[in-house]
Amino acid sequence: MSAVMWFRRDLRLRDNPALLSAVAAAGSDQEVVPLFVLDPGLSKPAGLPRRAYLAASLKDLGARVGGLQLRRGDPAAEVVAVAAGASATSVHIAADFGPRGRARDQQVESALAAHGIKLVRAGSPYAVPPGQVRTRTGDPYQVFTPYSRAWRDHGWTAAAMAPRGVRWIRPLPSHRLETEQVPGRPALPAAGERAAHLRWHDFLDRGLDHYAGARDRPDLDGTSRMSVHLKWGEIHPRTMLADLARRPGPGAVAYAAELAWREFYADVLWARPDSARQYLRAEFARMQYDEPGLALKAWCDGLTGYPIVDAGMRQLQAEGWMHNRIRMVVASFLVKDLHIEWRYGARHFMNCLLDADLASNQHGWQWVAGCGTDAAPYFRVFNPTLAGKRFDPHGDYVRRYVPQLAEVGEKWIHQPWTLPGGPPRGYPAPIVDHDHERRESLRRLAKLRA
DNA sequence: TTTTGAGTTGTTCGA
DNA sequence: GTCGAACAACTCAAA
Repeated sequence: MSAVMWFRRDLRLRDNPALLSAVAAAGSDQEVVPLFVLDPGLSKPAGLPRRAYLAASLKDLGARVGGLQLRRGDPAAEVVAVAAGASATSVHIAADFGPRGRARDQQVESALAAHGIKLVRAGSPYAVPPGQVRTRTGDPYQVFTPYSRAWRDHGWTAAAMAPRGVRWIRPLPSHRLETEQVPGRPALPAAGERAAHLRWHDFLDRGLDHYAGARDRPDLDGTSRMSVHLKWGEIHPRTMLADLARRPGPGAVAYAAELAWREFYADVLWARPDSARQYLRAEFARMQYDEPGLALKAWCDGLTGYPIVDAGMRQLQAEGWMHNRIRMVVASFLVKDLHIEWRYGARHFMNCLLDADLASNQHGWQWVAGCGTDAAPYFRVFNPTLAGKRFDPHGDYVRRYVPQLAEVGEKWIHQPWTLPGGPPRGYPAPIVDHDHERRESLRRLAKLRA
């Protein structure tokens, strides 16, 4: 007997319930097909860096199973063909809770059923799968703090080991991964399960103690940089939570809260699949926004004249990653200073980020725009100059990503337009006046409430 | 059903 | 420079 393990965003062997379920179904033969299906529908020019990272991660996973069964095409057709080719009676997956993934899995499920093959969902990319944490009345939570308490109280199962003695088989010819390896512009971080664990343990040893304070400092690089590994499931959050439980302290508490945010947003998107595109608070559809034009381009290119914003946008281009604190600052700038709809920014992030996760990205943006899961004050508008001074006090982060400001001293680094003689050659003057645009944003928000 | 306390991450102004 | 108040009113979730 054999079974198919269909990998998607769970590119790991350790602590993988779907894989364990596949091995169990394979019985004494222990024959498992390690399948990954490249969906040509997702091969748009956008998201190139992310696909390059995926290729690297697949390569790593393939090396550990003696070669992946890699297919390219419509998942329904390919999964059926592979399962039939292996005479498998079941295909095993981690449940996908995204709007597209759900629909795709349902299609595959019916296609398999027509051949008498079962689709078995085991596990998910979350410690607590979406839909499990509910209020007393059974409704989804809409506020983070009560959600996180209920999430913590709900608890999760213990982390599991990788299976042993599996005989990996490939019934069909494999697609060549090399053709997918488009050189992305960003220098990619090391990909794969082993790299994820190395990174994680390095963070536990050297970063966790300072995390509560240093995570807001892009110049110190105090974050774990685990987002991309979580995105592809190279490590499971349950594994990380188990490690954190062994290292109690403010760092562990702060880090677990960040994992809770990831699960909260996945839960919100599960409950409201339309919120990936639509305003969570419907009344914001009436909000007055400006047409994106040159301002959007200046923002994308890191040419707004506000150093902290430009440094963040250039870090995004250069690395396919941006420090979380700075994501908030640049997002606030797009929505509140340039008056451009959050969806344009969210799309740009989705295209550029290696760690782009639909739920976290869209709802992070909705939060900043004020139309998301946030009952917080409507008047929250980030001041890019102040944010720069507070989170990058010496300007090291700015100088790292904006070479035109490399020679500017600490006193002017976050407001180079005040330099005697204006900003240095090659660096723009501010494209808008923050104080003016802040008041304009508040005016438009007041109109929305009226 | 009603009440009550609370809500990630902020900024400005004036004393 | 520091500190507290003001910026509104609403929604959520539990008691």
